[in-house]
Amino acid sequence: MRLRNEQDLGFVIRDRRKQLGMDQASLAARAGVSRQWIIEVERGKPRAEVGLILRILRVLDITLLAEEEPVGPSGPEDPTEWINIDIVVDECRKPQEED
Amino acid sequence: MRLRNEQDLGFVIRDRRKQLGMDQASLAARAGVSRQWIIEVERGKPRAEVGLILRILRVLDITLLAEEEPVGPSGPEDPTEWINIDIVVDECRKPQEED
DNA sequence: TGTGCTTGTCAGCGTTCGCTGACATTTGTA
DNA sequence: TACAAATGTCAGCGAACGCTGACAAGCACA
Repeated sequence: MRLRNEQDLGFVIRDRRKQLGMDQASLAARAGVSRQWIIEVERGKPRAEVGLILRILRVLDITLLAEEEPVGPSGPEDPTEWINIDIVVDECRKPQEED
Repeated sequence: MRLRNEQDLGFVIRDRRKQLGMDQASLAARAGVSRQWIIEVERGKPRAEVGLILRILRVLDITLLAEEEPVGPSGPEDPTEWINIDIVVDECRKPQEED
């Protein structure tokens, strides 16, 4: 499922939890968080810690995938306004890691 | 790419940012966060707000997918210890939504 | 060499986090 | 009906958040 916002995330977590037959308390205990936190996250809390979110997803055996959409002129937001072509070219020039 | 922890997330963000030829400042401005925050997240900050993370991913045109692994006896962690079969059965019984 | 850009680091500040503990509500069951 | 379990709500607390602003290190280029 595609996660566009915090509500989607909360729905997936709640749905999966029920699918596995767990209640909030046992999920909280297993992930090392409070039940209160589970409640808020399932509701789509926007300021939840990403680390705890990842922990929950691991407990629920949910794999998170990041799909980088192809760079091109047909993006969802017009990139021509903010892409710096000089830096892009510069990045493509060097074949090895720079970090 | 598979996101297992906050470091993976930070790497994806940094990598994608460079791929698009953006510097930290412009990415921060575009996502409405501070450059300081970008620095910390790219480093794998575990307690970053999930809402801001999602905002960054949208700006970078990265799609987040949640893959629910099949429920079964061959999970990464043995579910027999914590799955309540009664609740699972109960969930499967009712065909419609209960939320 | 000097200039400009990018990145990283530091301290201070107001806000909000996540946890605890208790209680109310809802639901299923004896 | 009564009881238990699951869920939701509230207040209080210490800790960490994310932001601002400034400065230093690194790098590329003229």
